[in-house]
Amino acid sequence: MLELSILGFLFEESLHGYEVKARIQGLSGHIRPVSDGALYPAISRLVKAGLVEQHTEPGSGAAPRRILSLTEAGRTELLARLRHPKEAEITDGQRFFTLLAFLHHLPDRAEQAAVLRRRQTFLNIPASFFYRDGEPIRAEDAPDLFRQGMLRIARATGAEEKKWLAEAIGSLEG
Amino acid sequence: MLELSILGFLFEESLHGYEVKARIQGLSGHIRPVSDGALYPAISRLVKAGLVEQHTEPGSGAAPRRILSLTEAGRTELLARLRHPKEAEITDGQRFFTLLAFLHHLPDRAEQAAVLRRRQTFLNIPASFFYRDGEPIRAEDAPDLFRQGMLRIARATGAEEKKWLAEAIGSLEG
DNA sequence: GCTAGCATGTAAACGGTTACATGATTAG
DNA sequence: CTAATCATGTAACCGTTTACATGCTAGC
Repeated sequence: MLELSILGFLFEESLHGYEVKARIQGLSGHIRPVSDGALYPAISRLVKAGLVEQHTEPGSGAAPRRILSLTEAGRTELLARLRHPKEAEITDGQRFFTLLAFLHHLPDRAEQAAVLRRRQTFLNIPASFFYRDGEPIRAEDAPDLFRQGMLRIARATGAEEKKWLAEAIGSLEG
Repeated sequence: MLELSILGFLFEESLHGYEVKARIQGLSGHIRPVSDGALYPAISRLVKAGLVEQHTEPGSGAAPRRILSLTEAGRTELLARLRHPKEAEITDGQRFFTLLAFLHHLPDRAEQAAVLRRRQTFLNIPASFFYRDGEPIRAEDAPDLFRQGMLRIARATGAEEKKWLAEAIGSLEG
């Protein structure tokens, strides 16, 4: 997921690691800090895989910057990951959001719509949260205040997301 | 997080691993499957730490069941984890939800409210998602359709959650 | 005879967190 | 002179995923 974010930001322009980190933070607010111990190894993996190239430039004071650029293989790889997300990237809201953040890089509107449709299909299966005897539980039937809250919040989120998905798919295909 | 779920379900009644798995699945719908490779090692850790006891019973056909029960230390530990969540459990919606699912086990309403207040405080800091020059971006200003969607959905979720938190805290304290 | 569900586990690999390590510049 | 920001990295640890491994019973 970190790798996708790095590829996504580098698709737009070349950046050094520290700046990539700042962009990722800006994207997720303060929800989840990006640690150096995750970022730099992730960059190294991408370099080793031939998806990213580095060259050094003097830093603005401080240590010299390693400017990162996507290789042609890197561009292809990003587009492939956006086009064919793994199941967990459709299913898990957190990961789907990361996907959404870079989906505008896909050149084909039909392909963008196809990804949104997968999420739409997924959201229409469940109702989500708490099944008793295989049946989803209504918020009023939840056993306590806190599970009632979980249901209310989950429903509200799902509703807004479905609304947006329908609109977005419409505008991409219409 | 898996450990918290296991402790949470065992607080109510003794269960075997397979049943714990089923309960966790029921809680999160099909969003995130629980793998055996995560579940059984997690149980082993809890047993080794003295939080969970096992005894064997014949299974319903199939392999014999290992019935798991919370020890006194296990009960204390669960309550402590609910009372004093780590920062990430307040910050990360996924983890906070796991917390919520078992918060009714805390015997003191004031302590329950205190946990909700921490989440409330966190949600009031940001507006969330996308900062440009340190300022949060409005949905209409988002650079593309997909980031507009992210903002819309994030706002809707946040709004409903804040509404519920205010109500719930009111009813716990009033 | 085969598949699905019940029931338990191990081992390798992977990705992320936390802590450690270094060092320069700029603003208070 | 001291803290914050810029800038990069490594190493130990931890929990999860994925794949492997076993075996019984019930229903088609």
